[in-house]
Amino acid sequence: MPEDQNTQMQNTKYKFRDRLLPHLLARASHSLSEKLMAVVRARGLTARQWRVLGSLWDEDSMTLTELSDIVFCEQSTTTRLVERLVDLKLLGKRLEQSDRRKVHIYLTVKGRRQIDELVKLSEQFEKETIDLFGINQIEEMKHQLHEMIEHSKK
Amino acid sequence: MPEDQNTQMQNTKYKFRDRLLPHLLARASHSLSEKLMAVVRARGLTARQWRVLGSLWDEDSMTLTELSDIVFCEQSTTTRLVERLVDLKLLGKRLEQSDRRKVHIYLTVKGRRQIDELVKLSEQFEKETIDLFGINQIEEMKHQLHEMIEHSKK
DNA sequence: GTCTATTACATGCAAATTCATATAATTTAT
DNA sequence: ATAAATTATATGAATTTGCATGTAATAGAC
Repeated sequence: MPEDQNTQMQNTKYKFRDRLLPHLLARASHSLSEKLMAVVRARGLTARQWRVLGSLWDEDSMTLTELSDIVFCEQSTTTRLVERLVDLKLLGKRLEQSDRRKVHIYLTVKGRRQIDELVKLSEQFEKETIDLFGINQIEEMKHQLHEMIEHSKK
Repeated sequence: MPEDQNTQMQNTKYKFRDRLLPHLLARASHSLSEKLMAVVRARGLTARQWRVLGSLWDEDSMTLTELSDIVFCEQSTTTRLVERLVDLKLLGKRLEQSDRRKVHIYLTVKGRRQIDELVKLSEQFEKETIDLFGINQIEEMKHQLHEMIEHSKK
């Protein structure tokens, strides 16, 4: 490693890739969801499809744009992703009457049934994480994460 | 929302999608990196390309498999992703002599120059996050994240 | 009310990603 | 020493994604 780069090293404990929060958060997310994702894929769903379906679990409905924001992908991607899940009868579409530009997406009964097991499994894995790190630490972390998300919106 | 779903609600403060750590971590990661990613894309790089290049910043070299693990994508994806960056002269390849199956990837001088600004920007955004939340809280969080990653490997 | 700007979603197309599988180098078992 | 198993990477084909742009509905300016 070239000499002049040491000036950029603020902490020699970790490599660059492990020192920055964004990458670290993504890695932790990936690690924690690995087991669940194996099941998700075994059920024939992609990670994004699961994210969309799961996000609608306790919502009456969401518009495409709202969904895009939550699963952080392009709106055009969400359009096609939802289209596919509607074909599979896992999701339904409904136009908003007062503003017919907006398309509301909701989980169908079939969709609900399809992800019921995954939702339970998620809660179970979550509980394992909580048991391991302690409810206080986890709640504290979640609080901070929400703050980070909120703050970045500005 | 059907009645029986309330039994799954452990915390009514947040929706399902905001209550589970994996999704929350991914969202926070996305939020925190949004600004940097705008610059990354303006420089003609994708998020994954940047992750690969950045991960090699303070490594002499890494094999394809090691890289895949760090940027969490399929090995076949890494193969083609690296191939493209080698074409652009940002990365170089070298066969390991003692085990000629292994391909070692490293940042070229050009690659280093190309991401120098992004590395500095990353550190700067990181500093902003630290200033906002406090060094102790951030260090604490990073420590926990590393523990989560480590634990999930088993 | 009409014209313009904005918002919400859709679509064409090129590039990226994955899954399954192939190939090549090395290790292990016998 | 050889055959079988394992490991590291590459490749073909289908799907998914993102970017740029198009279209339709609504809001805003005048």
